Amino acid sequence: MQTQEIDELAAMLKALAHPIRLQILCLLQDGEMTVGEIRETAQTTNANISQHLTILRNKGIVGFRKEANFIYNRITDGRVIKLIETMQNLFCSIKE
Amino acid sequence: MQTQEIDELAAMLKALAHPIRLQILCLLQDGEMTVGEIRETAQTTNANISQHLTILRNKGIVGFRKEANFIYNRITDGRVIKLIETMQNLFCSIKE
DNA sequence: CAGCTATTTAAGAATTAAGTTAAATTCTAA
DNA sequence: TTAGAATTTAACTTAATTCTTAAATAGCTG
Repeated sequence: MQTQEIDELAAMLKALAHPIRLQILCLLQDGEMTVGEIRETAQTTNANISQHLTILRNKGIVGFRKEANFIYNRITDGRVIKLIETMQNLFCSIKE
Repeated sequence: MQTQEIDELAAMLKALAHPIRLQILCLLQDGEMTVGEIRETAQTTNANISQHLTILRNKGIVGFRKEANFIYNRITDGRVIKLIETMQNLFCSIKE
């Protein structure tokens, strides 16, 4: 791995390395979800979820579409989906 | 993934999510290395490397053995080796 | 023992991250 | 156009990270 790749990968890992953001990504594995839906499972405020989503969006990991006054979020980087699947296989006893 | 697993995984990712620590782990993929050898490739001080190694050791990712006044470090968690290989395959053009 | 090398520890300053609260947007629908 | 819901933004506070420097430890070697 080259220095630049290491820097980029470390920056991406930093975006995943927070319980709420990791949970968001696990939820989005199966498809898109609104901020409110995410907030129901994560134990925090809408504003907090929104801020974490902003971090994931700025890294190009999550994208979104507007419909009515809902915003549907999804994982846009397929490599991140594969990475999360790998982590589940390696580190989790119950996969689903 | 359960909440506890997510917390643990996020904590582990946080340990990887730093350029110097990620580089250390890439170097240790191929075997053990002393602090000084690591410092030669990473652009920082011995003390800084040592502090980053402490973080990786406290997470159970890296272990070490003493020989003379050298300390040889190695990756002790095989799952972490697999995770790094996966990341290299997914995110790096040149694998080695 | 004395000096040297490798590594760790400690302490401090600077930066960055995180959560909370309130206000601001944006869109819908009456 | 007014009220309400969903989401974002801003401001602030607190906590955690990171790097630097210097001192301390541990072990070899003469």
